[in-house]
Amino acid sequence: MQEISPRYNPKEVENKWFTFWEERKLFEVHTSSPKKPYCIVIPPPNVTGSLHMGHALGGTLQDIIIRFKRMQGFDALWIPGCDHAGIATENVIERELAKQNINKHELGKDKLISKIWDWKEQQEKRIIKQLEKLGCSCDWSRFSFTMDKEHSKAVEEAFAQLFKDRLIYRGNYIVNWCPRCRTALSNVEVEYRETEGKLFHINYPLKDGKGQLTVATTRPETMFGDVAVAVNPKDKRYKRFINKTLILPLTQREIPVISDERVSISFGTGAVKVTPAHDPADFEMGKTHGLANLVIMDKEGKMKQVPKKYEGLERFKCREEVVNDLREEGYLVKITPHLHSVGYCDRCGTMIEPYLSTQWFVDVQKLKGPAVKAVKSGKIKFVPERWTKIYLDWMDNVKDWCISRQIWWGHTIPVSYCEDCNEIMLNKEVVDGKSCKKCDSKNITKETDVLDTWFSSSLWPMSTLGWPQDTVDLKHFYPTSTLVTAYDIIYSWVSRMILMGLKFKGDVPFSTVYIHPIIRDKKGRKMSKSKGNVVDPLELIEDFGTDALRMALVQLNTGAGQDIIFSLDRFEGMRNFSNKIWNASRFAIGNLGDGFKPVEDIYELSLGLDEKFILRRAEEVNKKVTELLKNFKFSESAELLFKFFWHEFCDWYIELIKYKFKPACLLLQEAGRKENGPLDPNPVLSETAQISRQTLFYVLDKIVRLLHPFMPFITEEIWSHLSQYKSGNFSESVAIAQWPISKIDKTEDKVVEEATWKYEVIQASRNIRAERNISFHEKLKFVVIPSSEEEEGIFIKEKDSIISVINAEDIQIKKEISAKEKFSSQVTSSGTCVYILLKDIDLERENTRIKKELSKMDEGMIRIEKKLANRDFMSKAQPSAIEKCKAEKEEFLKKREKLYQILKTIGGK
RNA sequence: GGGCGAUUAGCUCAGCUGGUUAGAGCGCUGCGUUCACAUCGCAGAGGUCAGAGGUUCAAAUCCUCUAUCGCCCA
Repeated sequence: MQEISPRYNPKEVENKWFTFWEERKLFEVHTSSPKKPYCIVIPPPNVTGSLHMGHALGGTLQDIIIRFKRMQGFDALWIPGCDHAGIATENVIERELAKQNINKHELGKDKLISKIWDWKEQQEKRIIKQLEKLGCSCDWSRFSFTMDKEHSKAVEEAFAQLFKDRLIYRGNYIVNWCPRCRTALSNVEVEYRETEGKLFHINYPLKDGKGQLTVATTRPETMFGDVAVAVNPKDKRYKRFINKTLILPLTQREIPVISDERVSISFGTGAVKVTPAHDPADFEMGKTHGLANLVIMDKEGKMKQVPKKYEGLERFKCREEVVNDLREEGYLVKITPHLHSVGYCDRCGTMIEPYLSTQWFVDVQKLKGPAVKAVKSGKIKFVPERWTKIYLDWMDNVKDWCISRQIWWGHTIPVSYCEDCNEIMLNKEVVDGKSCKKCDSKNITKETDVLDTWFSSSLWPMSTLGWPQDTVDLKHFYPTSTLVTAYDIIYSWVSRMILMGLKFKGDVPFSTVYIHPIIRDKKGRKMSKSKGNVVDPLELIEDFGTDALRMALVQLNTGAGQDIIFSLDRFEGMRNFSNKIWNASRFAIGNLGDGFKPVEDIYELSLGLDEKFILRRAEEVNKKVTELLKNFKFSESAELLFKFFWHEFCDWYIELIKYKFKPACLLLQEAGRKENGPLDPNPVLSETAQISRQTLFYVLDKIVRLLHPFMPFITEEIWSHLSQYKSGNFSESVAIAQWPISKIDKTEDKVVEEATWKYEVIQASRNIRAERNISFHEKLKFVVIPSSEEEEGIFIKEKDSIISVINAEDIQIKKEISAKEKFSSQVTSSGTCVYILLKDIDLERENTRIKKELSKMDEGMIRIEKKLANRDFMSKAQPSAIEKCKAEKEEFLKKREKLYQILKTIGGK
């Protein structure tokens, strides 16, 4: 490492190690292993999309878990894969075709599908590459695609079973229809937006000529589908209209006035037109009142079964015409602006048409019982917990799941219809593939609709493990362990996997669902291609390195699961951290020396204070991080490791031991004895230096392993450098090294306090320099008056290392200081006084400074005394709180006393 | 309309099973390049924890209400 660049170069390192992992097949899992299973299935990315920040976050979190578990000795399997994403994918290809002025209907079904397969092949490779760049340690040999043969079998089997159990049915319902995509959409594929619309007030005359009813509607063109006008029975204005007959304007059709409590009295005029085939609420109302369903549009949103004049008009064009005609014929009362929520197709942005059509549904009502129970009983745990409620609320209000889609890319619904007896049967039930199982007719038609993408992905945790076959994998890894995904697909995906897992395996698909947030842009908006505000994780990798990207994302992914607002700062910070790790390791390895051999048990060495302290902290961090990771506290563990590495290991430990490794010539130079004798270029080989080397190695080795799940590449690189010193029992890759075990019981509690005494003296010295603007390079004399004999012992022992970091000419450890001395001083929290002896000082300034500090002390004292004087506090507070308070008071007293003493000393001059 | 969440330093956010002198990263100020690192070091400034009540010996943390913002469902 000595010859290696002082700057960390992520590109070189990352490519090298990913290839290495691949070649060794380190992440492949074989079920014959006796180890305990731990399995994650990836939320399969859309095959035509490219990975975005959300994937980067999800991938990082999954990889952290799986690497952690792998190192802990689990049979850790992460199954990768892609989703065929029906509508989304078909739209992408359609858009490609549109560029060449071709629409899919001209091209035809077979050609379109073969085009998509070609596209899929390229895209899939790209996604794998992207995941690899992220460092994902998936078992690539098990890569899955939702339209693979195996998955298609699973889909057919699931459909067949549900069909036989009458949990799937075909029916007429209002669905969200996209006239452009010409398909039904699920609720989650519809985006609702506040839209500035208009409310049209239209007169519907009574047949008997005795007046008229004014209805208010946002969609006048749907009036041709009206089958009634409804009013609220409690609405006095309209009582006399109930059960009368109206004449629908622009047609001569007669429709009744009905009363229904669901009509809002305050909305519009209080009278609403009822159009069951084009509005979900009206559909319900129509069912209650036994009204007909008049479909007045075709699948492309063009008018049909309307007066000739309007026949074939596009729906919005028709609206214009209708409004004009109503106005001309005197039916239009007024138009008012109206802000309301309107659904748009998530994929293409077209306004949704609520549309009556024949679709396939899953009867979720009958299926959901176990899925609710599994979560309520804690068999499945959501992390963070609050998502539990979101899930259960949804289950409470869930509607049947429309699973048919009128597109071409997907799993075709495996049923056939008999045109003669109307029997609906599974394809495999068609006798000899030709005749109806019921009437023997050969007049059989196959269904052409495909299944909703989520139908196949609901089977993902099972199908990736081989279901419906009872494979060894399925036995070993099902139920999987943890699912990591964003909150926006709890309904569409997570809940459905739970439904299906319980239905087909009789067991939950996973025991923990870790829900992570969404990454938003600087302004807090969702990132989307159409807004042009997406950040490409690969660009961030290019700029900062994968490890930095991962570390930054993890730190931003805080406990409460708040959405992440994107900002570059964190990424830059973590790139700097990578460099810090790199350089600290460079320093450590560079100073180990050629013949270095790590000892078996570092705790058998006669360790110095700094060693004891950093080891203590390393063991603490080890213990804490293990616990935190177990509980999915990613950001906390990352931050802890960051702080420990930088601000304890680097800022303190390395700085404190540096002097032991300085070449003798430098030491001599520094001592001003340059002219004396020959220069020795070799580092000091004292025993304490050897112990520091052992400690450097031990701590670095531990932290590299602890950091590995977060920053896999840089840790692998450093591990490879460390491995030259290792004998037998070290693994070839940190990825399969053993997770470190905390040996905290081998450390002593009191080293923390002792080290703090020392470090506070150092800080006090630095403070004095900084305050008085004395350059670090000016070698000065220090006097230290310890506040106890114990402290004195520590200072005597640690004198050399203290001198080295504060650049002292000398440190005198005394009981008191002569009033004749000129000095600037500072008191540590334990009451130790640190003095820098100076030729000249500004007494006034010293005075003011000390007085200022004293007044701060006084404030603190008042606060504490008040507490201790409070009888309620003393009697009701926990003993530990009182103890703490008393100890604090002691400390304050001690320090205050010392300050007074110093004040007296300088005042006496 | 129903629900969920947020409001803490200039910015982005931790802390919220009640007891800290309220923290981090970035930014800002001063000083500093002698051999791990200027993608750096040392020191420092900066917050009446949205507001009002309440519970408690003790509230950023628990409860109620208000305001503002965001999201989800209908």
